[in-house]
Amino acid sequence: MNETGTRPHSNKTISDVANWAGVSISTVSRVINQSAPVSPELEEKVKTAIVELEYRPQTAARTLAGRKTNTIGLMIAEIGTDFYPIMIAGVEDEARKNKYNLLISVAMDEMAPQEVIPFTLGDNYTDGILAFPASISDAELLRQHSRNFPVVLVQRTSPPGVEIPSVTVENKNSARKMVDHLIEVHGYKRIAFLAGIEEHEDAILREMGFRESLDSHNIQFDPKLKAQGHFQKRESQEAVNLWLQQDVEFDAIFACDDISAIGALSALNQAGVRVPEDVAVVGFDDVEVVRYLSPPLTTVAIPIEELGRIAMRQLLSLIRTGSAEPIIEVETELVIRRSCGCD
Amino acid sequence: MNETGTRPHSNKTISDVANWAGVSISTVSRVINQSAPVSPELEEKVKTAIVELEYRPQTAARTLAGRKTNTIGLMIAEIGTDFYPIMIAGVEDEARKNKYNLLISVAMDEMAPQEVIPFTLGDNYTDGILAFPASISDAELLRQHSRNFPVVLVQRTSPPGVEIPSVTVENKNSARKMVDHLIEVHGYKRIAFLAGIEEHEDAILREMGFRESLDSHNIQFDPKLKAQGHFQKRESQEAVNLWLQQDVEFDAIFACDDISAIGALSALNQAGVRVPEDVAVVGFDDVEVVRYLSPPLTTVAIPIEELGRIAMRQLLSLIRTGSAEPIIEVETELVIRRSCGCD
DNA sequence: AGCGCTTTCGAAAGCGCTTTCAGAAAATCG
DNA sequence: CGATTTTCTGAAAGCGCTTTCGAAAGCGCT
Repeated sequence: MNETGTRPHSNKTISDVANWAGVSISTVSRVINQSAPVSPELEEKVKTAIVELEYRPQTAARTLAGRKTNTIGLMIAEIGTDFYPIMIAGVEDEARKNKYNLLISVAMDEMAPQEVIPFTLGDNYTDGILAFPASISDAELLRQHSRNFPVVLVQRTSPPGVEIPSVTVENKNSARKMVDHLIEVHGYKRIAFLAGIEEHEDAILREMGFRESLDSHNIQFDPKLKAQGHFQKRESQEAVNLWLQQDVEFDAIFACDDISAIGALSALNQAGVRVPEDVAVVGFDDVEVVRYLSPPLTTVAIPIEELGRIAMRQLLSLIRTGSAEPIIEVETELVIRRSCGCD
Repeated sequence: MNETGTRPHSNKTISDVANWAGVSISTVSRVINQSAPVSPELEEKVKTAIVELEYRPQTAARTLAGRKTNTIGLMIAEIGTDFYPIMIAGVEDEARKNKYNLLISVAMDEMAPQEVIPFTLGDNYTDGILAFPASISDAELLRQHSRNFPVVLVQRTSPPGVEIPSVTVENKNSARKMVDHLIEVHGYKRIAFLAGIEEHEDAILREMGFRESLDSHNIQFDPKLKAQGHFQKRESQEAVNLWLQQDVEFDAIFACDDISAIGALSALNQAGVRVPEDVAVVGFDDVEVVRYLSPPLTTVAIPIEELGRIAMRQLLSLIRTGSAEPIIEVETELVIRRSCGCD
């Protein structure tokens, strides 16, 4: 209907190559894919034919005939500016090494438009998908899983009832260690908590770690000291401003992630509250920028790029062998910088 | 050879749907693509057949038969953490609205491995590509262009001799206005310049603007006050540290982009140099994080997401109509915050 | 020279779809 | 009311590739 289209008229095909080299298309296919032995002379002829004609195989045809797309899909709710780009770099690198393409689909699960044919990466576009939080509904997940379609979950665990391989971060103990540090080393007692997104597994577990640490030090959790930052700079900034306006007392802020910590820092700075002298701030993730803040942020380092790598490797394993580790939990590391009061 | 593969055994095909609905596959194809009128009754039958069987068309087959991939490619050298993710968000959004998929290829032009069949997005993977700086060689660019394959350049202009549509930023005058502000409003005379990447067009033009401003105010350009930041935080930080060590005198730093500015800020902070009291710092791009720094960064705002949108629209136009604006230059805006000394 | 075996190659059958093409049915007209 | 046009539908021909399958050729052996 629309789509006039600019079609290059003379695309070379496999038969052009075959003709040029004086062989059959089967032979050409074989040298391209190395799927069967070909005599050295013919192989040479075919290869020169390919470069001579600037031949490039047609992906669609290969896929159709060969039943594999050689691309993997990334289902993500939002790319954002710090965490995911790095993770994607890891995924990308690993994919390229294995000659896979990356198809990125940014879509939130709730907004799937109800059309007769839902648009889903899983089907027929890719050989497997990496699913990030909030990007794909449980129903769709289950459907793919029941079709035996390779899916690896990242930063979320499998829905109950099924066992979809997942790659997550060790959140709870890491958060706990961070808060332990705040309490034990610095003696903070009124630690505010900047929460993430309600349903986000990372957020939930980090809060659990936070509370466990409080508990084990006999510090009562004070609901006034909790606010939602939603992993956003602006919202975190506003939340901290509100605390400040209301004269809520706190000597430290544990932000659910670095992004929230940046917002908190900004609010504090603008209000003239010194960090860490008046209030300490710590984050989670060790996103690249936080070491350049003033003061440099104390945080929990996640091997972000490695996380992407691991996820990709899991998916590859799932695609090739049909199985992968049910759960991989990557370790973190406490990174002490100046914002907690150390130095 | 490898690739055992987990193939879902029973994928529904168009003939399954046709059988179920008691029509021919042509009819099914027609209701899916709305490529020809179909009677309401049959259309209804086909639609229920589709949902009943959970049918999803096979992309490869459609592409092969229909000669269009419905995906566009993004050729990018490196995603990074601030600028490109936002731009990609714009591209992505526009792509989705037009029912295009996004295939992202992160690759630098120099590292193309010399294989018989070079791996290029342009061929057969996509209907068109968006080429970012340093991602694709001029030779390949020319080749695609000569094939009449839709390509839109972003942040770079067409190689001499051909006319490939491009979308760029108004760099020179913007830089000039920024430096004018530094000189005219604040009276700075010794302004250091943190350069970007040698060959990067944005970097070159921004430096030109910087120098023009200096010239027009009769300030001599001092080579000592120029260093390469390479658009990197760490390198910029080190460059500034070096200036500090060498007691180079300067009252302001104009960083080629915000990332460099962040590095500069960090170096200054660590050295106890106050910004903006002792030294002013300004950047370029207005990446999201800089308004949260302390002090908030004065910079030149680029409508980054919009840039991606525009590029995508250009490409769409090129694909659909065969032509697009030869050059689009997006306007910028001076964003005065505190790091320049204003308030 | 003749026998089985392995190795190399081409013919041909699809992969699942879009799109002519022509026929059947329905609508329009004089 | 028959002739003509218009609307709808199905058969069939590919799209460019991979992959069986069987033939031909080469090998070592008796």
